[in-house]
Amino acid sequence: MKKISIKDIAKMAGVAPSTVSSVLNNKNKEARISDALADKIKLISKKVGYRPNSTAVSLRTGKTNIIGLIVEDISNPFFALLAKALEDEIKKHDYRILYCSTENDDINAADLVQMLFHRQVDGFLIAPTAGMKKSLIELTETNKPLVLIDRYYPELKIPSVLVDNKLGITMCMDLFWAKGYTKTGFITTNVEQVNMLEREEAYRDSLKKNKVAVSEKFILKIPINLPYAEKVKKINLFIKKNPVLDSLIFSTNYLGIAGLEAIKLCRLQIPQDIAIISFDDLDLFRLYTPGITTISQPIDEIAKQAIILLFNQINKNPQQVSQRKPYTFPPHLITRKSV
Amino acid sequence: MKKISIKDIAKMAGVAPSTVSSVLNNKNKEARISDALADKIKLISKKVGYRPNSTAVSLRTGKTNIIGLIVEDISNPFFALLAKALEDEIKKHDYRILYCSTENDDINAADLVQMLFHRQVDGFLIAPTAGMKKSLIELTETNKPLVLIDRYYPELKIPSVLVDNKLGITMCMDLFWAKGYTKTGFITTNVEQVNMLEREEAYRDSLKKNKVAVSEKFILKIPINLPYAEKVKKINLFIKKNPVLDSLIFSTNYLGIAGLEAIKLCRLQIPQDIAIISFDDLDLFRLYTPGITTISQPIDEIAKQAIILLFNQINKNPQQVSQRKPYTFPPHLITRKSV
DNA sequence: TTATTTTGCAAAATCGTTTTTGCAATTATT
DNA sequence: AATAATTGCAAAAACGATTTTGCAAAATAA
Repeated sequence: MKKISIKDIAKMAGVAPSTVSSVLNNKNKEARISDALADKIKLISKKVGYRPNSTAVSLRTGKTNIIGLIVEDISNPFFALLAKALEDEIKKHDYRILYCSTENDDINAADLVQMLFHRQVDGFLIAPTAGMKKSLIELTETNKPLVLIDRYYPELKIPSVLVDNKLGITMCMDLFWAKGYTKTGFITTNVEQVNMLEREEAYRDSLKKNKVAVSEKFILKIPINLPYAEKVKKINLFIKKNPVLDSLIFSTNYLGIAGLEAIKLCRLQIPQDIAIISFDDLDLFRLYTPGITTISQPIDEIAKQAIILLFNQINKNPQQVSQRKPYTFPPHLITRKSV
Repeated sequence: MKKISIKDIAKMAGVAPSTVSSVLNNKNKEARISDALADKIKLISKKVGYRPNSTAVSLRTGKTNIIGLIVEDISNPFFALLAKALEDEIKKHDYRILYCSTENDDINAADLVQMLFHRQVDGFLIAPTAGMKKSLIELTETNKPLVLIDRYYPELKIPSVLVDNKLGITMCMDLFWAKGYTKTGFITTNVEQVNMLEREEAYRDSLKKNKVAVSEKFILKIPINLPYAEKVKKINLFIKKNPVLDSLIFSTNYLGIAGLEAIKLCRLQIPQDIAIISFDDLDLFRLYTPGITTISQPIDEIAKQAIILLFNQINKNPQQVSQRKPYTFPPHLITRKSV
């Protein structure tokens, strides 16, 4: 792992650096390098373990083989799993991931886009915050490959991949209706992200479809950056204030976790006193007693599709009618004992 | 976010690129640029939103402001939390993380080191696999800043930061002894990583200290890359084969999770039929019924110290007697109802 | 045999910065 | 007043690769 440059190889082989470059980039034909010389150069470079300086290559070619990944928080199990799935897929293209967490801060997010752009990443995978519109528009104007994941902007024509959020919540509600639950509370975050809005919309739609008036007090919106203990407290209070509720939907995993804790504090029995379903499947939900019914996102499929769309752009594949609607994948309803 | 170079700025200001560079890098004094001109240049560059091309800067300066992070698997909650903590710390230095997972594969790990090195990362944070010794030695010879996390190599003098693994298991055993448990099984992985070996060693030491012969059949070593379901099966079998056991220690989080599932399958009651403690604290362990007693790692402290050690090297701080022994932090025994 | 094309590679330009060197014009010194 | 030192900036070199251009020598064509 010494610092050995193309000039060193050239000197060893008694040729010019350009010759070495052509050979190592398999351009012997175009550059008309004789096979004998090419073999000699390849041998030498292999023997001394030459690896080109990536920053130099990047400067010259404009390519870094790095994808910028911007998520909300890598320590959230959903994003951690997604990041891993993306890493696995991207590895196949010999790309790497430079990752950053937005912490749900729009300013922070915009900065990260700037930073990654000037670091010449070859593409972006972004789970955008609610206020990233301007930043994303700027980014699209640069023609950098970009795919949104987990969330999208309906008004922007950016390839996006996510779970079918409405379907997920509809499945929850249908299950509740089928089991005879009629008073379902909905616990979500206060952010204006489309995925969260769609989940809420599906909740409202289901009520309407079943001719039940939507009661705003059955919807709890929790500020996203509230400390965990505060979230638990809010949910606890919400449950106590609405003893009429027979069931709850938690619109995301950490709310589900906080919800379990809150329900424990209230000394309520699941599902006898209250039935629950949470978005996102976790070990916790599977192993909890009783097992928690969940809406599981097809993370691997989302990752695969996102990478396909990204590399379609990177390789300038005939932009197959870049569809305006996001690519959605149906979630899985995993029924356990909590309903 | 246009591609605007230092030459463009120079042209706009009617000066040479070198002048712009000096000003923007706050070297006006050394370069003897007049304040008036400096202000003019700063104004222009701010107005057009100039940001230097990072690859060019990196090529010229040899610095990338990127740290390579190599962990086993970013989707493991422990590593996800650690990565987040590291990211938060590193951000303060205006550095970024290029991350990679080894999947516990030595070849893969060695490749990643190579790759990151040639990408000119300014330093490494590595949770090494068992077979990375050669790779690490090569890396130290390049004098690249390097800090090991979570694991270390006793025979290599590389700054390392991790939890006090022996203390963790000793705390488990002491709790068991105090509560009258005398037949404790130990469930661990088959990898030769020092952290795992130390955990096992502490288990054995505790038995010896209490004049109890170590029974090899009370120790279960599970191949690390076995699918989850297989792990559950192995643990299940182990428990059935050893009905005499009154308690179990799981040496890492995913074994603890699999363990809970196995115990459920056996229809054993915790702690009546069997008491358990797991390494690493998770939401699952806290919220499980009964709550699972755990050894919680001080992840934030580990991250903070690792970054301190890393930047001591990067900034060439007087290598304060680079101690041979790793920096260890005591874990916390979180007692719940499972014992 | 001479003109033309092809071969095989070297030399030079380039990517966008930072850093070193150079060089007038001004100021200070004797 | 002549010389030396300082000021203020421009010009050039360098980082390590890729890509374009150039140019003899060999091969082919006329």
